[in-house]
Amino acid sequence: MKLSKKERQKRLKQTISETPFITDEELADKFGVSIQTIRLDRLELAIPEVRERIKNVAVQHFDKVKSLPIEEVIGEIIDLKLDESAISILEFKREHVFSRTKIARGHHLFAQANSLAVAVIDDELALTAKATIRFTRQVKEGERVVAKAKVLKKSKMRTIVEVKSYVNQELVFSGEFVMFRKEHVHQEG
Amino acid sequence: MKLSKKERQKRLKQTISETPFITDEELADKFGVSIQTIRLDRLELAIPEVRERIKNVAVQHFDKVKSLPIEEVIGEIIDLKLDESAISILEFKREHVFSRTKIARGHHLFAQANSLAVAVIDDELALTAKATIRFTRQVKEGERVVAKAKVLKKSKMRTIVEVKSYVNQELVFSGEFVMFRKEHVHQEG
DNA sequence: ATTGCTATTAGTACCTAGTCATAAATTTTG
DNA sequence: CAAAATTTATGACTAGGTACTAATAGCAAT
Repeated sequence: MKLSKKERQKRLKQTISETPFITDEELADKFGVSIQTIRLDRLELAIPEVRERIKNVAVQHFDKVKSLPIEEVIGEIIDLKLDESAISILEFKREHVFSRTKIARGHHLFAQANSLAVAVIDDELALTAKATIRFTRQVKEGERVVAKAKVLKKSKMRTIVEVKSYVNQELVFSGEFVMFRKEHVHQEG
Repeated sequence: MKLSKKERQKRLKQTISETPFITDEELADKFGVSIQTIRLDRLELAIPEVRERIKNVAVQHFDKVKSLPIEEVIGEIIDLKLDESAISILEFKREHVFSRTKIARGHHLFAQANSLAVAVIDDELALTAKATIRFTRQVKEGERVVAKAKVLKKSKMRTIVEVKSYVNQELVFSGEFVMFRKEHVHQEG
């Protein structure tokens, strides 16, 4: 059975996005049309040739390797009042959940909260010394977690930050972080 | 000044490993030799052509994307007695530390401990409900952290796991994790 | 100075996976 | 049926090579 042009192009796009290293010849074979048809399709769909596609994947990879340590804060900070409060958002994707259950792995919620607690502190260096945390509801793949940090107490030695994380107003995580600032950091981690 | 063959080949290797997308023509230009010389050099050094090199980078990337959720446990488990105890090792590298200070970011220590607490539980599914943690000493880039988990209390509903992490006998992290098992997981995260 | 050797350069045919343009054949549709 | 859309064919050209042969350059030792 032969596909219509529209259907073929739809599947072509799909196929190429899944297996970008496929050549025109292999595609022509797969769809039972001539190589020229595939090339016309690519032209219409503005899909570059296989060597371009391979290069794009490689360049992406290269850029990513170089910019690895950019994620200094986990999640996107959308509000920040130093030594007062901060808010960040993190969307939970495949890499954040258990593959079997699609439930978020606790340490990612912790990581978002902890790095927000670090960010809210108005000092060159802040490190977590102690934390008490509670996971109050499961977070599932695809959900957006909003973490809100509030500085509760601030002294020369330590700062206590409370972080509460929500998925649409529902509390999913809460924690109290005891943070040390730069000069005390040498004795305590 | 002209380089010796050995020196040129040494630099060629270096150049290609740094910028794998460079063509023979550009290399010939760079080293002031003919394109054939470059090709002989590549032949002798068993360096594939530029398109192969690009593809290798791209394939690496692709494999990595596909195998991302393999790190179900953070760190390498070297001992595991279900519902009793477990030990894992994690070497702290560049991606685990603050770029400025080279001090480990707390959430990685937490992640190692938390995922070990999950692993030690002999059940289809275990989730963290609550945790109290303490960072007792800084961990620096290059150090190997040994996390030891011990099940303290076990009931139908919940299991309490204690995790202590060390860098050469020195305690760097300790935590008490309250874990829920599969059937109670539906109410609590 | 000539021989011997390595290193380098040049040139040719061929390859893959394309581009671009033109033309012809086929299929679909009004 | 004829016009329009779609598909296929053909030829010339490209980048970035491989593989092979042949010529030349540089230098040391006899």
